[in-house]
Amino acid sequence: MMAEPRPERRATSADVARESGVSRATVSYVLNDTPNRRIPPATRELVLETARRLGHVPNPLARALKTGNSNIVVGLVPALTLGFVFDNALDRLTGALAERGYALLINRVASFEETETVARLWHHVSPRLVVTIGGIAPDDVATLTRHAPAPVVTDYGIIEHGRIGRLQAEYLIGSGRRSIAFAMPADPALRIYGDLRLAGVSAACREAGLDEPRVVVVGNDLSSHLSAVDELQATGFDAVCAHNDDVALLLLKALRARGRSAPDDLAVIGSDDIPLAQAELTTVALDLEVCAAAFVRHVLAALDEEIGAPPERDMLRLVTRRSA
Amino acid sequence: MMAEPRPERRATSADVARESGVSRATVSYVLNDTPNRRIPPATRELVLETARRLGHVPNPLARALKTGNSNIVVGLVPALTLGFVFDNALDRLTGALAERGYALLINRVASFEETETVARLWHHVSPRLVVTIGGIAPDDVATLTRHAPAPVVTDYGIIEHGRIGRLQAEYLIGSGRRSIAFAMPADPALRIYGDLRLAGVSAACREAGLDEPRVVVVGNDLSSHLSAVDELQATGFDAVCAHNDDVALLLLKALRARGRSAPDDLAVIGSDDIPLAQAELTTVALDLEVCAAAFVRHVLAALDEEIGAPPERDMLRLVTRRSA
DNA sequence: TTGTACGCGTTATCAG
DNA sequence: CTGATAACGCGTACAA
Repeated sequence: MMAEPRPERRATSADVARESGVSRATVSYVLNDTPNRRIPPATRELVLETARRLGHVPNPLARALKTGNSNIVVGLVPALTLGFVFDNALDRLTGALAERGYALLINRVASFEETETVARLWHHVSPRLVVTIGGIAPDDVATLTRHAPAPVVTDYGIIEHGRIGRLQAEYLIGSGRRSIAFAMPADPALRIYGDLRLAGVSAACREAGLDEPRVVVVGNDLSSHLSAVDELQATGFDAVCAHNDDVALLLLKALRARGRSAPDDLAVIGSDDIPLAQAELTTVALDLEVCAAAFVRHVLAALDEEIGAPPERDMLRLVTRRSA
Repeated sequence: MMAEPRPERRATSADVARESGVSRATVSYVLNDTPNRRIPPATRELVLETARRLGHVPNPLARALKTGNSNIVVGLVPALTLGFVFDNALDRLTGALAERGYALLINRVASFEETETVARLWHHVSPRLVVTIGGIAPDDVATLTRHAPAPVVTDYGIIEHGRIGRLQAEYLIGSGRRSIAFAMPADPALRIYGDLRLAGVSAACREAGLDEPRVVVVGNDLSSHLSAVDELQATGFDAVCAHNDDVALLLLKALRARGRSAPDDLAVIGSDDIPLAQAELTTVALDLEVCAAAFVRHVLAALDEEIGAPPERDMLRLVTRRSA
């Protein structure tokens, strides 16, 4: 509960050297298995043993200062909750990086508006690479790239958002719907993905000779979804592509609250296939592993690390249930 | 999309010194507003200007190496998604720390079982403080504390989980329910909180002269909730305290799938008051800001930073809707 | 195997 | 009072 005092200075490589009666250089060679350096097994063991005994962990600061390389990857994600697709991707990335000797450290950034907020970070950490994920606008990534002390990669373009919208709309059109709307979340962090998904919906509508989809914006509460449902019913829409399952489920709730139901009064289709969707929601399922793998490959490539073959499965899959 | 090459070496304080024709010491004094050091406004401005012009950001590694203090706070959270109560707390903490000159960097840890996983982290970063949040077991925090290169604080005890369970049970009992169950998530990261909430439910039952609550364990899918509902119906329970709203909502879905409904066939009460709960779920609302503030105060105290007065509002509030 | 210069910012000590 | 010199923190890697 309380912060426990830890007065004990951590053991330095000099401590290990002194304790084992060798030079600091030797310690470094042993601990790093330096190539082209032959250390007699005896000293080698001795050094390793004392290091273990003293609990020596090489000071990351000194190492990074000298080598100019911190092996830290900073992940920049927007504040607020991301949802389990991204969370899973971050977890896979954490693991993949750990296996290769990097550490993924995530900073939740409240606002990219003021460059100040992010810039302050570089006073505290010198990453080897910066990764952004979770709906950061291309503009922000661009300014970030200019000021970051390391290369920047983004998740933009990894998930086929346009195809998600397209799959949603094509399914609705295929089942006879003719006036299609899109429910867009107000959350700015979702906006960038929302625009892409909407573009897919639009394209599908255009190709089917339908009107442009009407866009209704919803917040994170039931009431805004009630308004959305009212608006769609009043204007005679018969189907709505929700940006994601959270929105879709709230639309279903709103519909029910109005004494109506899906799909008869309004067909509702979501995206992501979250656990709560299983009961009734027609949705575009995102294959967690495929999404994560694509993201991880992207990041590893930026680090010039070995990457295996891409997964073969399709990232997206339509799941039909009762709501549409 | 691609990692952009950034060959330009970042400007060091030596560059600033040379460029402005002063010594490195002077640069340092100016940039740090070192007390007991009077710098004439002229040189002061000159140094600041060249620093700005060169885009100089002091190397965090060198500074930390010298001062022995990195101003980095590492947050350890379990892999998988935390939910918006914790996410909000992390966001508030990020902001509060940034204001005070620290950076919160979060590492998602897959497993505390192998100490290896976490220990590797200290090869990459030297935090000033380590914060754990999100259901890490006291045992794991203890071993962590022994091996971390900095003090460790945990969120354990900040949220009154016991009182949540108590509020749930007391409400159900107060509305006439006599056989009360508890739905516990299988997710190990929630287990620790689940046990505390269950303890609160138990206590309330005991005090009301009722049997110990039966515990049903549920996963992250509908089917396990169907089993849970079946089990509760078969054994004649008339009310269930769900560990959180996600569980509660899935129980409601399961109930409906079985052609039953709440509260008549089974009273269901949740906890947290997530947006999706608004339509029908009786729940214990957690005041986001109060939770976050308590957590932030706890962390700031460990850093010996100024902390304001605690919030006055109660962290918990019962919200009655249709499900119980 | 060892001595030692180096990376870079900080700060105690010293000179003007 | 203003400024410079140099040692230091700690691990690395080259010359010896």
